[in-house]
Amino acid sequence: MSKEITSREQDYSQWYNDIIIKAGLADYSAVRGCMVIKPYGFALWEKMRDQLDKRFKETGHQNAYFPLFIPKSFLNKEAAHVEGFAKECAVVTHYRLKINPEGNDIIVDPEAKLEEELIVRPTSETIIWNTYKTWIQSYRDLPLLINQWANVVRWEMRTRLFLRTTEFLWQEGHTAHATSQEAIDETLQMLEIYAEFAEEWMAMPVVKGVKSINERFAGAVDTYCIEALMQDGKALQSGTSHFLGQNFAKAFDVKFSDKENKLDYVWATSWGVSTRLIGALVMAHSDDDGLVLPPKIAPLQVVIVPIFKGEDQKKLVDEKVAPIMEDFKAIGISVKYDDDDSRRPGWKFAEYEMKGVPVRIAMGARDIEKNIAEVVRRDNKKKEMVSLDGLANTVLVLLDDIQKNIYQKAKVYRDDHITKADNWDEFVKLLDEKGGFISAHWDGTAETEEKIKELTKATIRCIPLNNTKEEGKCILTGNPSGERVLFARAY
RNA sequence: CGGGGCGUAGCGUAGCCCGGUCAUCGCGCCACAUUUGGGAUGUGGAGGUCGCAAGUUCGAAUCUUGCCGCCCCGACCA
Repeated sequence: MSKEITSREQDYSQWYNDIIIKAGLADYSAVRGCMVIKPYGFALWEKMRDQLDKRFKETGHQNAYFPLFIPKSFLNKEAAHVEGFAKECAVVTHYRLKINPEGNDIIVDPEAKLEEELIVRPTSETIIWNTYKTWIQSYRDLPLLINQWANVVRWEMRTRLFLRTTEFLWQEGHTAHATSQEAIDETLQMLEIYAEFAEEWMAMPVVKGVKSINERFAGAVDTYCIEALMQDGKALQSGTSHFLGQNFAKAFDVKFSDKENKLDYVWATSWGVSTRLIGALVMAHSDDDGLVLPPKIAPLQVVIVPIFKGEDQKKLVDEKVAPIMEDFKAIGISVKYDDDDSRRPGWKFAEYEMKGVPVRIAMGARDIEKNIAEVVRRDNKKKEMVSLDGLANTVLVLLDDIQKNIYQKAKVYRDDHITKADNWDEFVKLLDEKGGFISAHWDGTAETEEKIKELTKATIRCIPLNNTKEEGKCILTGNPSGERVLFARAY
């Protein structure tokens, strides 16, 4: 990669970090690779979590919770799984500290060594399947549809706020089914739920697809994913749904008797999204003035800023705003009246823009006289003077429009950045100069994929679902190919 | 673990090459006053082991060595 691209990357990283910190979403912590999610960032996560959780329950899933620690031996049971995760595990070896007899500090008590080390879960397949073994005997116990909201730890070499932290929050669904088809249907259903959430709630268009073998989840038969495009032209895997076949059932010996009294291993799925979605949101919509949040998941949708000189005017605005606030709340809009007199209006305008609050309303004595207010939308900064009569309903329509507009803008960008490449030179040029997804032919081999990654840092993001079949030649080897796949540089 | 950059007040920084009233400036913070329609202004004030340790020197933020930490790029990865 050229110097120019590297420095562009650095600028983009800087921009990304600044927004997260200035908007008050998160901060670096004292622990390397870990971050503190601040109240505003967590409120955003809660909004996302609640909506996803609602959809999981609507589709028959239940929440449960499994242990943080996994006995080392569990991880060893599924060969591909252990290979995928072994190199990034935090391991608990002792259970006690003591005062150092040779000083005042505290040391690990060598007497307190665990007989079997415990792994801090990097994902919960193993401990869950160990448990499912005792829960499942009959086809009557199936399907088993469980989700858990949890934290996991993956000891990555390099971290990035929200996108890759040592510890992160996520949800992981783990289901067991009587038939292969039922498990595949579940896998695709959950992928659909993720895609719908990304597009309708996060206003972030995604490509649904299936991963190539190289990018497949450790232990899965097939990994499906949603891939989003960030404003710097890099792709971000935003959610995954895995069809696990009978791999984990076999590894953990989970069998059931079917209606014909035949014994068989169950079929499994797992699926998850993480706080990475917040990183995706930041990179998908933000501008130089800060965050831009889609109204549907903004922790605060509307802020009202009073403008006044002296107590009398303040009181006038207070009185006018009070019933308006009630109107907003009555139709389900979250609203804050920021009458903090220690900050001036200009300061507040900038602050709420940084935080991505979708709509800002400014109201002063001279507006009240005319029965109007200044309404400013965050997505395109347009200001409008709006009648105070029916203000809540006007804003409700506006919020909906903002949601659509943010999505539309991201979609136009995304669609404009899916480009076909038909030969190697074109492919490399597009990667370096334009970025985004590149739709190209590939001969279907892991070696070719690996080679392309080595040469360009681009990986196959996915083979889109409902891909049109088309004869062509692999951009690297020239070997025949039956369809195009999506390449991109990715986070 | 490799390459690059950096560490000076809560945050961001100047000074370092060329050692000596150099600890600079901005933001923030506290007090008071005037202010309030796009991050206010004035006056006064508080705040520092110059990352840590050793060395060179009459004298070190500045030079040397070692260590620690952070950020960015790469390998790894959601």
